Order: sequence, then C-alpha cells, then structure tokens
Amino acid sequence: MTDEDSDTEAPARAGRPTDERKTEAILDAAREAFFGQGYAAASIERIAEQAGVSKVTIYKRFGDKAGLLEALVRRQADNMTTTIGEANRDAATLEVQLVNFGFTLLSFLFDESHFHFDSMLVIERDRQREAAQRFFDAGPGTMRRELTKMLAAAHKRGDVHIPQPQRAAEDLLSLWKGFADLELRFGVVDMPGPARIRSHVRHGVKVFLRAYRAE
Amino acid sequence: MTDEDSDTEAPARAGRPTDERKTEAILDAAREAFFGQGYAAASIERIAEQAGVSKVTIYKRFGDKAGLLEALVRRQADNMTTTIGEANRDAATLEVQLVNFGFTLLSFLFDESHFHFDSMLVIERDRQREAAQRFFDAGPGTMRRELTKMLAAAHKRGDVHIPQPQRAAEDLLSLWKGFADLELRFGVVDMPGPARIRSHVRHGVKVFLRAYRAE
DNA sequence: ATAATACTAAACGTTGACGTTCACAAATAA
DNA sequence: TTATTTGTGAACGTCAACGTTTAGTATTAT
Repeated sequence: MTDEDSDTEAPARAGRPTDERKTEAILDAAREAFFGQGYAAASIERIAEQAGVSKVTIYKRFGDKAGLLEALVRRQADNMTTTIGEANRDAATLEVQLVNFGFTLLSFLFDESHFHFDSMLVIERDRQREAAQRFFDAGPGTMRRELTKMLAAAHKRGDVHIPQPQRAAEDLLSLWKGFADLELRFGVVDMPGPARIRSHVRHGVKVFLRAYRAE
Repeated sequence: MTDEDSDTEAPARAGRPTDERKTEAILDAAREAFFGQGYAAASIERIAEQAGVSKVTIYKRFGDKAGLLEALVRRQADNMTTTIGEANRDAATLEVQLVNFGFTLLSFLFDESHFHFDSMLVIERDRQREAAQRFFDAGPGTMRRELTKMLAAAHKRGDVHIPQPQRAAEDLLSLWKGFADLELRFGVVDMPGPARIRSHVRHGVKVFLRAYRAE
C-alpha cells in the first residue's frame, strides 16, 4: 500500500539491482574513445565492447550518444572540482603556495586521461553548449576564482603589487599552461613527468613574481 | 569583360584547362567543414556542395579524404609562414617591436577560419602525424624561433635581462595566447576585435618586460 | 516459487558517408 | 572539326554506426 519512497541510498527494490561498476566501466571506456578519437569518430559499439557491457545497457542508462557525453562531462568536471579543492592548501610563503597550486593543476591537466578533453569539447561546443560551459566553470573558471582570491590577499598583505588580481591570475595560468601544452598537443614532445612539471611550474611562478613583485 | 591572363604561365596543353578557382573553393569549403566539425564528422559530399563542385572533382584532385586534409594543412601552414614573415618588422623600441609582432600573431590566431584548426589536428594527430608536425613547425615553431632571435639580440644590447631567450620566448607566447584562448574555445566570450587584441597584446608585453627588465 | 528488474546477444531497419563507375557535357589545342 | 582533357550528375556497392526490438538469462525481494 504505502510505498516507502525513501530518498536514501538503500534501494530495497525488487528485482536485480543495477551494477554501478558497469556505469563506471562505461564512462571509462567512453572517456578513452571520445578523448582519443573525438565524438563523431567514437563508436558506441566499441565502447560497449571495451567496457565489457552490452550495447543496450548503455542506451538504457544514458539514452543516446549525446547523453553519454553529457554524463562524461559531468563526471570529469566533478573530478576536476575535487582535485582543485584539494590543491588549495595554505603554505608558508606565497611562492610555495603558488607552486603547490600549479603543480596540482598541471599534474591534472597533463594526464593522459584528461589531455584530449577540451579538444573534443571545443569541436562539439556548438552541439553541447551547456556541457562546454559547465566544464569551463568547473575547470578553468574555478581555477581563476581561487587564484584571484589568493593573489588579492597577497596584495593586501603587501607581498606583491597586484592591483588587478583577476588579470594577474589569468597571466599565471597562461604561463603555466603555456607553450608546453602546445608542444604536447602537436606531439612534438612526450608527456612530462612530475619532475618536469614541477620545474615548469616553478619557472612560471618565478617569472610571475618578478613581474608582480612589490616595488 | 574578358580578362586576358598574361601574368600566369601558359599551360600549352591540349584539352580543357583545370580551373584553379575550383581548387581554392574546395579548400575553403574543406576548411569550414574540417575546422568546424572535425575530420570524422565532415562529409565530402557537403564540402563538394558548398564549394559548388562535383564530388568526383575532389577525388580527382586530392585522391581521398586524408589527401584533402593533407593539402589543407599545407596551405594553412604556408599561409601562416607568410603572415609571420610580414610581421617581423623593425621598430624603434623593443616594446613596440614586440607589440607589433604579437598583434600580427594574435590577429591570425583569433581568426574564425584558423581558430579551430589545432583542435581538429590534435585529435587527428595520431593518424596525421607528419601533418601535425608540419603545422607546428610553420606556426608556433617559427614563432618561437623568430621571437628567440629578437630577445637574444635585445639581451645583447642590454635592454633586458634574458639569459635563456628560448624559454622567455615561450613565456611571452604563453602570455599572449593565454587565457583569452581558453575562454574563446569554450564559447564563454566572443571573438575579440582588433582593439581588444591590441590591448591584450600590450598587457602581455608589459608583464613580460617587467619580469625580464634589466636589473 | 514467483514476480520484478537488470542485463545480454543477436538481429533488424535506417541512415549517412566513402569512394567508384559511366555516360555525357564543356573547354581548349591542334 | 577532331582529339584531348576537365568537369558533372546520377547511380552504384560497401560499410560502419545509430538506435530498436525481441527472446532469453541473471539476480534480487517477497
């Protein structure tokens, strides 16, 4: 009679329960396919095969190809938000603080599983406008906000001279992403390891602080 | 009015001569399609239609889809080389010199017809490795070389303190391309006009020169 | 056991794109 | 005019992918 519509995690429903690991496997396979070959070239059939899942399961869960991309974007964005949250630690000096922040960011960006992401999304942005916007907010947007706050605080303390913190934040993000990103994208160099990433971040921070040091 | 062609070389061959304007029209249409939708999603049939050309003509001239992309990449790379060559003018001060250089570069990069180029190429780079490399050499690679030379000369003159000119060139290129590029790619802002571009370039140069000024 | 739900495999219809062939029209040199 | 080459349109074969359907299996609560 009275259906227990409990909004808790315990389903307590009849029938075979959904296997959440399959959802993860599908999204992992979709990531590989979409990022590696682009949205159009990726095939649901191969995604299903690689995920060890029936094609029908994908359609049951995500509706269609666009829905699968939508879900993937959401997961990646959440993932990024989490990573960024963990990066915002306090440290002794501003320099160390920035280096930590940048290292976390670049380690994330220069990861095989995320690297092709925006390239695909950019091409698809006309068809997936809100998805692209959401990803920007979760990734670069959040990054800019956090960094802007940090820089404004440092300016107030007198550590640096940064009258326009948002613009400065964009400068630093540009220096970090920078040319290494270009070389990577065109396959001129290999993916850098942690040591190279840290060195690159340090260099960016140094240049940045030289430009914005207190007079 | 009939135009008498006297500039071009006479083919002096029998039969109907090839219409070079058709080649251009095909490449223009291919650019729109490839850059806008990506390689896989673009269709030769629609490219032919948009170019006002028979599909067979495309196959006669370019062999297949990959050949068409190949030719397109080559044309874009040549185009870029030409533009960069024109940008390298001497000017009174280093600052003016850099601003001119950057303005030419960004005007080219932030043009609708080139903007999606690397996004497509990145996804296709595994299948079109040499095309990607060629484009990198013609574009960012040349840019870095030219800029490195300019900065090394300025360092020798004592105008600035740049012991590692190539790294500094990468920094400046990063600052220029920077965050505006990201916002554009995700559709957060519209394509900037010349005024905004010049302002952005100026800012980049200022930050750069503050960081690398002579002590 | 039974009902209910998740899931699979295989087949299906449909669409769109690649690349080819063929008959024919258009343009030019001889 | 004639030979030669460019270009067109329409049709064709092939293939890969989307998304659906169906019949049946697996897993759970009652």
